[in-house]
Amino acid sequence: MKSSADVQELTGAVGRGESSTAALDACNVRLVDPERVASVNARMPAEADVVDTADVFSLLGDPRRLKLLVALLDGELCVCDLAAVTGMSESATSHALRLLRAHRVVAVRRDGRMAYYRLDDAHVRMLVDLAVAHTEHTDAIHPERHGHPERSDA
Amino acid sequence: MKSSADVQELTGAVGRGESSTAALDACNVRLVDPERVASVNARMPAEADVVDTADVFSLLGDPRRLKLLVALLDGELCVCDLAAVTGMSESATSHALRLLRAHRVVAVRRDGRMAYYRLDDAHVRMLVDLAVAHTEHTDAIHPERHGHPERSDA
DNA sequence: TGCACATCTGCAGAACTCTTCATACGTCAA
DNA sequence: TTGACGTATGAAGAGTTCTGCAGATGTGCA
Repeated sequence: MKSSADVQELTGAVGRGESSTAALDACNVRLVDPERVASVNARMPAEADVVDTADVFSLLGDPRRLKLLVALLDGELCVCDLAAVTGMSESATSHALRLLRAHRVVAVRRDGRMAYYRLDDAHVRMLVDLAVAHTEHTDAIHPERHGHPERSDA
Repeated sequence: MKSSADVQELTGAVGRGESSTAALDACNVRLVDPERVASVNARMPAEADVVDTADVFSLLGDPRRLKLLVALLDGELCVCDLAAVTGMSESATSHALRLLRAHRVVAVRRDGRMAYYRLDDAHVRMLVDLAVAHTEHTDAIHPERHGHPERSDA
């Protein structure tokens, strides 16, 4: 996720509608289906929004962070319990939570020296919920998959 | 996404239900709320599934790939048109598509020397659709956000 | 057959991410 | 006040990812 800092420079040029088709016509790239390209471009969200969205997905793209978020689906937990659930060190847990906090995906409640984290982003909650549901659904269809990562990957 | 190759070693130890609470009790980590931890652990998908899910999110976590997928929401496009839409070089586009293809997120149809790609994963399509919808929804509420990345990040 | 074209791939450099170690901070109990 | 504890942070190193370049592959046309 290098994106956060780059948003500004990317944002300026490509607005939602204006300049999108014009820029393409002027470009030296040959197009096979210019009409489709233009219509796709019209539908394409602004660069900054794509980057923001990718940021969110990227946050969910780490197994540890994802476990953290799954753990938080049911309610708040303190750092050490989160570390126990995910199997991470407390330092790594804290770093991960810091990132999630920076993106307002989780929020903290402090009680004495404890810090209780909770999921604080409805969209992310929905995505995690969906993902877990999809996992269970897939398991129901392909229960043999457990422990048999069949991906070829290349 | 280093995860794919690591699945096997991670999978062996942590099954879905069995051994999850037992392992925790034996662990030297102190728990604040062992009951919650146990129940969260019971609900936690198997490690391999978490990794698979994170892989998918990770695929969506790159702005370029995400644009590629948004472009494919409406139907198939050839590589050069995809490159034009996303503003990537054709080489980078091909690399990205290769990755997506390896994870069966997109599929190819070859016609002569052209390669037409299409979105081939219903779950991913839903996620991308949701993300775009959410983007537009957020835009409607916070139109001022354009070009003003307000994240503090730390 | 030979050339142009669309795409693919291996490689290497640059950039980024994640973890650990060490340490700092704020809170609580004695 | 002191020491223990839970958490937070900075720095550094290992590992991973992404891009462009150069060249390879396969197809179509003259």
